[in-house]
Amino acid sequence: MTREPRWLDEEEQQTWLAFLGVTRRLDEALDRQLQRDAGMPHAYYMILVMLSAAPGRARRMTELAAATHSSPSRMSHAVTRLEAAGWVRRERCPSDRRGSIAVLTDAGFAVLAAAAPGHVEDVRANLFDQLTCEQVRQFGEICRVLLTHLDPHDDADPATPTAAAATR
Amino acid sequence: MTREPRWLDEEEQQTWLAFLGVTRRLDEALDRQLQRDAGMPHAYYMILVMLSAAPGRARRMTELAAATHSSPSRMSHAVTRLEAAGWVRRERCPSDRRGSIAVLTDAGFAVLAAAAPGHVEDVRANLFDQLTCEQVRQFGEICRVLLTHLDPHDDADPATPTAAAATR
DNA sequence: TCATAGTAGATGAGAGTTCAATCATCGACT
DNA sequence: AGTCGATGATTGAACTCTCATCTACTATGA
Repeated sequence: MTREPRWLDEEEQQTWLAFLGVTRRLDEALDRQLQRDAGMPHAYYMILVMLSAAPGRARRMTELAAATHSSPSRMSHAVTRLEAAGWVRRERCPSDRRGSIAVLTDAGFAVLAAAAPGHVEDVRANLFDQLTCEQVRQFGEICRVLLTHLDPHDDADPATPTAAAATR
Repeated sequence: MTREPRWLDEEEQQTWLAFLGVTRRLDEALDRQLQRDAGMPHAYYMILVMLSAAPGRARRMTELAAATHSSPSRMSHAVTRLEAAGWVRRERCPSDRRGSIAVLTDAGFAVLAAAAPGHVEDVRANLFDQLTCEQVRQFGEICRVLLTHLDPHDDADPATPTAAAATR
């Protein structure tokens, strides 16, 4: 019943700590940049990105939550905040009166357009520019393998509008 | 001055999104497991880990903040919470009266020992077990390269007590 | 038509993080 | 000793996230 756990060996531990360090620092860097240049955290920026890529720059709350992998509650709070900032507007859904639709405003699009170049630059500088072509390829493959296991339902289909234009 | 940003190409975008997906889901999984089994988030668990690996199971607040890469403020709030739970105790520093020392209590060590096996199992199941040996090696190398750039001061020296025993 | 189960979304409380003060002490210099 | 800038740590407010709860509506089925 209580058998000896498969502890990490020295090298695995080091890799694990390095990974934790990378993700934390990267998150911090992105949050700082976006907070400074766009006045919002990375998670909110991603909401605007997803909206900007959607037809009519509008999406149902549930869809939006799925696209950014956040809970309905979180999405609701987030959109409330984005609405207060004037970057998103809520509309009632005509086909299902329970539903509500988040629409990206012109102001929201503008703040996105203003912040995007700096954001991409940050992603490049901290990630892609540091790796060789071969490493970028390996890294992509590894992330896809891990994601498939962590979330079997997420197809990561490049054809979906959600996957497109994430950092554009 | 305002030159065209180096947008991510299709494959880079996909890799970037996959990476974001992996880190988010992994964080979620670890937080959920530790919240359930130990009643604390992953960040707090790491504080106990760092304390348990330190001589005398005790460390200065500033050191602790550096070891877990968190701000002094965050560490102070966290230790306040851990102290209320009875897992950590504060002592005044004899050599510098401004300082304060966090000490892991027996109860803290016990909760750590109880949660560790499940935690390691989670890390293995979601990360190492999903990759080939070759991929684990590549992944480790990539993380080290990125970490070196993101935080040049962090030596990631395996000999430091902080790096040892992170998941033990 | 009515009951009922399920779905979409909002809300409020509680926990964790950030940021900008604040306080006490140290170290160095006059 | 007395001043002054730097350092160690804490605090409170504002913000974000989670979780449980709640309301409104849809869909199904007698």
